[in-house]
Amino acid sequence: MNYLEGLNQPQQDAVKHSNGPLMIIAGAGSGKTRVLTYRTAHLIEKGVDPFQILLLTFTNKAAGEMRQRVEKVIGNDAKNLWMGTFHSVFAKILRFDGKHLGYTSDFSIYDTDDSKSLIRSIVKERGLDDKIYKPNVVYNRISGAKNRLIGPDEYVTNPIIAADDVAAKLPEMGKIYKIYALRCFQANAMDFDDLLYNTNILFRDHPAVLDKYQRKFKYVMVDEFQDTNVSQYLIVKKLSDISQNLCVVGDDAQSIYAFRGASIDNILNLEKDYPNMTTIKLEQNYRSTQNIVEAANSIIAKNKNQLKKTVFTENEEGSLIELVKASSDNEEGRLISTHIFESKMNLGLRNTDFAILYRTNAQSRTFEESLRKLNIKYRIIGGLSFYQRREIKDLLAYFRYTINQNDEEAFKRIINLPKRGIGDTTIAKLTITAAEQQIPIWEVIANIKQYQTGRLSDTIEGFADLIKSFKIMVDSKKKDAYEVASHIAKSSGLLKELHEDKTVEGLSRYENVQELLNSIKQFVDDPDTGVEEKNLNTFLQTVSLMTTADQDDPDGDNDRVTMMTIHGAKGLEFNHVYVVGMEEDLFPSQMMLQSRQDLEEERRLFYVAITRAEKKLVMSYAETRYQWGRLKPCEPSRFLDEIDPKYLQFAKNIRKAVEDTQRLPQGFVKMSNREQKMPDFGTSNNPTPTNILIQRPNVARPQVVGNTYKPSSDFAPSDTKNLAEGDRVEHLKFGFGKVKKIDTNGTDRKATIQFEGSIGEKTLLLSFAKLRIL
DNA sequence: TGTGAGGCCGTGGGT
DNA sequence: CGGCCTCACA
Repeated sequence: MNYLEGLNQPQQDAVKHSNGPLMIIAGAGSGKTRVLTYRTAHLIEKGVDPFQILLLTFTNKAAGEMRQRVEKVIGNDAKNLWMGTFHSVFAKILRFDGKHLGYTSDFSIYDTDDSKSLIRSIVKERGLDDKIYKPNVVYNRISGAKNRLIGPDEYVTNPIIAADDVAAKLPEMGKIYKIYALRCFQANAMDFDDLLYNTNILFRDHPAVLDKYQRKFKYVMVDEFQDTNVSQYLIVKKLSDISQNLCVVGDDAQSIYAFRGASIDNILNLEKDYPNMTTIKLEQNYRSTQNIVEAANSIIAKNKNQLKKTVFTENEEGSLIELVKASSDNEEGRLISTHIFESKMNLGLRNTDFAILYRTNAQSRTFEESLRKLNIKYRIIGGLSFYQRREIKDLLAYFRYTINQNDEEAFKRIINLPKRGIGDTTIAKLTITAAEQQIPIWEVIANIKQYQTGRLSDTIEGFADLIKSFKIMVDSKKKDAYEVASHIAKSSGLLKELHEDKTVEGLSRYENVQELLNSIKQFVDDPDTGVEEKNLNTFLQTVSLMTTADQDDPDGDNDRVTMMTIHGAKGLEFNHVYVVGMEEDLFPSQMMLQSRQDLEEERRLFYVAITRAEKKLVMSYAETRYQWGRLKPCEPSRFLDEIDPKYLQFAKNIRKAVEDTQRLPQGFVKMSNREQKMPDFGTSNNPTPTNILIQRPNVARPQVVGNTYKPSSDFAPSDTKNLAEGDRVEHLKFGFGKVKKIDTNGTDRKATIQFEGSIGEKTLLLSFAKLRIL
């Protein structure tokens, strides 16, 4: 039990507690993952069979990290733990027992895009206006209902919901929900919410099944419990009903996902459901300086809806929180980038020590530009994940359709891809025939000659034969997942089509598909994924629930400043943290306040942002900001007033001083105007940096070539007339380079550019290239 | 079938 | 403004 050493008393209590309900309230930076890991190890050491322990997380990443850490402590036994995300664990259970609800074990999983696409079809088919019945809105309402365990039948009969829908001017919602649920069922598909909803239904209607799992899982643990929704909570509650060995870990102060259905009441009211519950509070913060911890406390203290706790630290006092005022969003970018540059110089830090956190993704642009100008490498977390990319979804749709021909969304994606001349009209005809004959569309396609003759029937037969041949390949089990997948990628024509596309986008699409195939190879070769049979079906099952990109940078250079939304930063920590855009209506977000009237969740979000910082916290705001083309005046965020001013100071280390004191929030001091001296470079302590400021000539606004890519203020299709061999250029993604060769080929004009660094040579079609001539 | 002009919309995000 | 989508037109 040597791992108990180095744990503080509450941490030890939590690790040693093994029977009965337990709630661990873990403040930011209090070592909650450690406690969870050791508690698991402790249970196993006391003789609990790893097969009887269920450990639930929210993200694949968290699950992966947890598994690694548990493995380190207890070794091979960790493989036998049931550990994973809510969705993956219950998808597994539904593959075993979904037959009780009418699903086969190879049901498809619809991701958000599939769901919205299905909703769009339904709205159109019913002749409704998709400007009113926006797929996004409809999806969120259906999702909200499922998360509260309201099925379609209850939804249509509940007068309160009906009234609410009428008030929202969406009277047809109930009908859409009903059809949506039916279509998913007919497609043998579940959306993300169904994985939880159906598990609840399964446990409710089939007591024998519930009993089986209640006996199996003697110990249930939930990480990030503050983010569970009602549906998830009811599952864990049912599972631990007999054993009562439910252990949840969370921090109500970091509950920031109410907008997508998480219920903070789950953690606030847990004691009502479990009167015998032990509550342990982890209040010592090991991450941040005193100033940061106390400033964070002073913010969260304003919230009424919370559990009482006092987070403290024994770390050094640290420096004050710096406040940067900028005159515009562009200047904010420059000031922050300069601050990073100078901190790097003065403190000898690496790029990875810094993070810029913002409220909305749209704010990243000015920081990108200013960091690039200082030659500081950055990476942006967020945006489209790997598995959401078109080309990846296309290939996965082929896999899905090969395995499940009822998968309507997969069918829609691939029927005319690559182009076969099967358009909307043909699909409509097929659908009508299928409805008339009361058979699935696949039956019509597979036997098309019985129903239809003519030119198109040959094409359709060709498609059907293609799928049939894939199916035979999968069913024969002679080839592994990688061989089948490469075969499908090739014979479907997808790979060929991408290979012929020589634009930058085309190249990267081709590379992405190759990367997907590589990951399938890895899946096949990896001996310990815990998957028994490595076929296409099992790969698809794992991959359907993998949605985050988490890929390292392709060029292997991982020393980068991290930029992301505050939501994305939960669970991470950085030496220096910049919380930018501290303006009223932006943070706290105006929409959040209008639609949810929930200032407290915004405040918790601010708490999360502050507590990411280990040593230094800098906040900035701009007095004006470009928004949708207009320059908008901004007020400093009310959150700045809420921090005790004794923790704040104006930034000293930035070269451009702030002058105006007029609109300073109360209690702020005016900062001095002194110019920061640049360090003396070239001494032994301070070697000349290679990446010092780049002087850039003024460039005339580039000519617009077509509107495929509209020009932004700085990057645009280059002036194809003026670009010449030998020119120095800057590319939005690849950075700086030199034009080696220019080819004109019909209307296409291509430039081969040698880029600096490890990027190498790229040939770009100039009408798509995001280039600037230097 | 592909292109380009014009319209619309704009929060947060894992599964 | 910028990204995405649609629709008209070649």
